Amino acid sequence: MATSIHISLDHKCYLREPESTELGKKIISESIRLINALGFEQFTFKKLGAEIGSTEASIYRYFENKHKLLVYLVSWYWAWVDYTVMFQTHNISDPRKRLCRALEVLTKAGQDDDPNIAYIDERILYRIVVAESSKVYHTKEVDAENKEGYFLEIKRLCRRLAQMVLDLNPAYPYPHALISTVMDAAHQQMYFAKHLPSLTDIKDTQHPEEETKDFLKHLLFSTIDSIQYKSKQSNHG
Amino acid sequence: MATSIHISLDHKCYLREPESTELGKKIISESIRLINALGFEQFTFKKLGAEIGSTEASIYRYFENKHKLLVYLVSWYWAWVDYTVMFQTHNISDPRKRLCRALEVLTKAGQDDDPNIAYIDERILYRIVVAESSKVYHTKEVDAENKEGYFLEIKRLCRRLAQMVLDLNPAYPYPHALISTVMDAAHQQMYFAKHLPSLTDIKDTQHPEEETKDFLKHLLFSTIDSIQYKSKQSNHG
DNA sequence: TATTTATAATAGCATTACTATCATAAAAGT
DNA sequence: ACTTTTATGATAGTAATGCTATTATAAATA
Repeated sequence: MATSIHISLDHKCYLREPESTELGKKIISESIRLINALGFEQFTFKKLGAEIGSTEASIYRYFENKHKLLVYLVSWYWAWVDYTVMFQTHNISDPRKRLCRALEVLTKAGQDDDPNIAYIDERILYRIVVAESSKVYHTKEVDAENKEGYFLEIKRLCRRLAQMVLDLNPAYPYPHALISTVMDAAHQQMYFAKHLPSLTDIKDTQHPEEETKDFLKHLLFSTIDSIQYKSKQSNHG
Repeated sequence: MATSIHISLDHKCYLREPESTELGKKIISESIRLINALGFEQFTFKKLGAEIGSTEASIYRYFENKHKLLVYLVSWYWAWVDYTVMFQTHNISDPRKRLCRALEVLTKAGQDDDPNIAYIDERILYRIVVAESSKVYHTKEVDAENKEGYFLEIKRLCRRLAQMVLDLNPAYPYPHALISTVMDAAHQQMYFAKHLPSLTDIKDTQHPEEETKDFLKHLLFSTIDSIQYKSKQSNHG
């Protein structure tokens, strides 16, 4: 991850490409800081404008509204995680080790201390994704936005990881469901550890990501392994 | 569930108890319909007032804002599921069968066709919870609201189910994390089946709850069973 | 040099998210 | 029967939000 890479999105949730101008990059970098500080509900384009010494109207030329900006940030995050997973796993031939490595990337995405893109702080972005990302698809516009391709990045990562599950056990019948559950839980458990500790066993001390990884690693491999190859039925129930 | 029961909350997210008056009950029943129809973002107290032939100001006497109304609805839902789980499992002595039954209640909560409370449509409420419930704790006020007891109902259910996990295998180290993951996934997978099918293997045809139940049953029991009693370490890694 | 493009500055407007006041009808207390 | 409280409705008002439109100007490009 030392050399400069470029993360590009598969869709256009923006009006003008933020990467192409100074103001656009400032919008991205400061919105990450401001959404993290205020929470998405309290965040407005007016406040963002004030923060970057620009105006509401100027920001509206880049994004139709704050929801589409959040779609951009979350999509960028998933594209970045997908790239990192691909990079970190492509030369691991053992399917079990490969999936294990991928899970490590997923759970440690908030620990990244080697930023690629000068104007994107991945560690703060990670916190936004943990706290706010479910809001990008929990809206009445989800079907229309899905058609526009707004969720292609997370789908691509899900497909990649589901394939890793099948590489390990081609008989497992729910690879996408299992992966989306794990992807979600990786964030959810970190959030619970911090804010709703009764809903988890992960402690918000020292290395919660490590504990979350252990929890999910066991869950993931137990689930995959307990389906017999060439048998689609489990022995439970 | 035939005889009339009463679901009461462990906290006060309301200003005036909605159950105590006609207007209060209308606020609850119509808000369920309206949030389902418009989505939470487009839902306002003004629109609700118009719908029930009352005014914004009158509704504000019951709830400080629409967020607290959502907290009420979601808390009511979890209290109701908790009651149903308790009722449906309390005379099952086999821990495996008991947990299995509990999981069935969790995944079939949207199928309930025997409403207890005249003014609450549990089937529509279920759809609201699936689509909007994550918004109740993904806010900047989560810690303050947690202190006020706003999440006691979901915590109680999580504790109850986690205990069932331990009854089955006292050596399993992450019972709460496992249960909160499954509770979340039960809703998430149903939502994905309908709106983001690439993120799941559950098909939105005929009986998606049944498929979700099968997926989660296998995941849950594989995970619990693969920890050896008196051994805290898994053999994966 | 002409022209396009990007931004800033300002204004404006409908809606949202409330709060406050007052009148009135119903319910409860004495 | 009579006060008094309580619940609702009606109306008004305010600050903030979520935009859109217009114009001026500076910078980049043709």
